[in-house]
This record gives sequence, C-alpha cells and structure tokens, in this order.
Amino acid sequence: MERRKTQSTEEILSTLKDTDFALSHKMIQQRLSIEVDRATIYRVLNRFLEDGIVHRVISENGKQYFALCEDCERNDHHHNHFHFRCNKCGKVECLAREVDIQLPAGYTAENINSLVTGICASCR
Amino acid sequence: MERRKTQSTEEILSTLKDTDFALSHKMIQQRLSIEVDRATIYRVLNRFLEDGIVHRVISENGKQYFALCEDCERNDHHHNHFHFRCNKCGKVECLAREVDIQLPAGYTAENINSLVTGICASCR
DNA sequence: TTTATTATTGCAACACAGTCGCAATAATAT
DNA sequence: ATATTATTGCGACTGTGTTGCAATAATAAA
Ligand SMILES: [Mn+2]
Ligand SMILES: [Mn+2]
Ligand SMILES: [Zn+2]
Ligand SMILES: [Zn+2]
Repeated sequence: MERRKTQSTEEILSTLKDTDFALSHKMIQQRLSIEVDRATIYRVLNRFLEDGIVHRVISENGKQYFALCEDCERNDHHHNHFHFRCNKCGKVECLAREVDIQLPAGYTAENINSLVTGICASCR
Repeated sequence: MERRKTQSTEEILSTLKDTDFALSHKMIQQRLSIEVDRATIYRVLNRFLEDGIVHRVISENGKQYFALCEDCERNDHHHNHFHFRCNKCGKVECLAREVDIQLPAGYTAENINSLVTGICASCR
C-alpha cells in the first residue's frame, strides 16, 4: 500500500498547489500540462483525500471540488470552514470563517459541507 | 402558466406533508401510492421549488433532497438553516439552527447549502 | 544493471442523477 | 361538448463519478 511518485500525481499536486481556490476534476484536467485520463484523476484525488493532502467540497451543482489542506495533519483535520462558489466566475473558495456545529442532543458530526453561492468580490 | 391539480402533484405534495424530513426523488417515488414516472417527479418538484412550496438541499452524496417550506412566503424565503444527514438511517433533517453568513467584503450571498453528516439521535 | 513485485494507469463499461424533446393525455375554460 | 394547453410518460441524452481488467511503470530485491 505504499504510494508511488508518478508524473500524474506530481502534476495534479502541483496544479492544486498553484491554485488558491478549489478545483473540480474538469478544471484540473484542463490545467494539466500532460494528458491524464479522467479515471486516473479521480483515483489520484481520492488517494490524496485518504492521505489527508486535500479536502473535498460538494457544490449545489452536484460537483466535487478539491483543495489543498492548509493546516491539517494526517489524522487531525479541520475542514469546518465555509466555502463560497461564485455564480459568475465559478470559483470555489475556502473561506476563513469556521462553521460552529451545534447539533441537537444525541447527534454526532462526522463531516461538514457548507457552501454559499453568490457573486464574489472580483465579479461584482 | 397556471398550475393544474393532478393526481401526481397531489400525491407528491401529500407525501412531503406526511414526512418530517427531507426526501430524495427516489424516496418519494417509493412512498407514492400510485406509479409516477421519474421525470414527472423531478418536474413536479422543480415546479414546487419555483412556487416556493419546497426547498432543496444538496447532500455530499450528490443527491437532491426536498422538504416542505415551513414559514416561507412566495418571495420571502429563509432556508439558511442547517441540515443533517444520518449515515445510518439516511434521513435528511432540517435543523432549527440558522446559518449566519458573514462573507468577506464585496461578496453577495444568493443561496446557502449547509449539511452536516453523522449519526442521528435515534440511530445512536 | 537486471529482474521481480505490485502500485498506477488507460480504456471501456458501467451506475446513477437529473434533464429534455415529443407525442399522448387530461385538467380547466369556453 | 369542445377547445386550449399544462402535464405526463417514454425514451434518449448529458454529466459525474466508479470499477474491472490488462498493460505500464515505479520501486525494491538480486
Ligand atoms: Mn476548504
Ligand atoms: Mn431545510
Ligand atoms: Zn466570481
Ligand atoms: Zn439516523
């Protein structure tokens, strides 16, 4: 189960590093300098997820967006921040503000997905 | 563009009324006492959305869930509440707690989709 | 360096959610 | 009873994401 350093993984990783917002699978594919199969991109991203290198947001358009983890460690993640998708430029940003989860008694949280859509500052 | 009262719309509406949590298209189909085509269910739900009768949540499983609007009026909606999806029973509930959106300067909100997953009280 | 091991890839096929065009049906108005 | 047209069912389609399998290539061992 060891991980191998391949051209695909390196390319995808550096694409994520070069971008300050979250990317969908398709956005990633378009930014790659080499051609990588769709399935491979998904597999690489899912491996990154497992390894805690990236986190994933689901937008209300049904798509998955991936962004590098900032201050996460392997087993201590904190992705309880808001996300914002601009309806004009399509960018999905990680916002600084955290979501404070206050669930009813007896409820346990495992994952949070908070996304606000609207118009971003650059598009306004 | 007037709306007609049909067996399908009545059935779907009463199904939503009978349930205190949000339903996916498939859950609705299974609860109907008559057979209604998939496409029709989607069209009815989208009409309900337009009319402000229901609101929609997107889960991180990529599916849409629909729930009756509680205190909404045609043009004054407030669906900025949290939702919770139980990983065991699959129920998607509307939580009472509201999401307070504080966006960066220059950002405008149009829609909010906040969903927490985990285990609900009945399943724990 | 050569060989063996196996993680990763590409391709095709698949599953599934949601949408759409179109002709048939049925709810409402006349 | 007739006309109008919103709604339906069906099939076809789109798009996202996953999976099986054989081929490829990264790493370890010889
Ligand atoms: Mn984020
Ligand atoms: Mn709700
Ligand atoms: Zn924008
Ligand atoms: Zn539950």
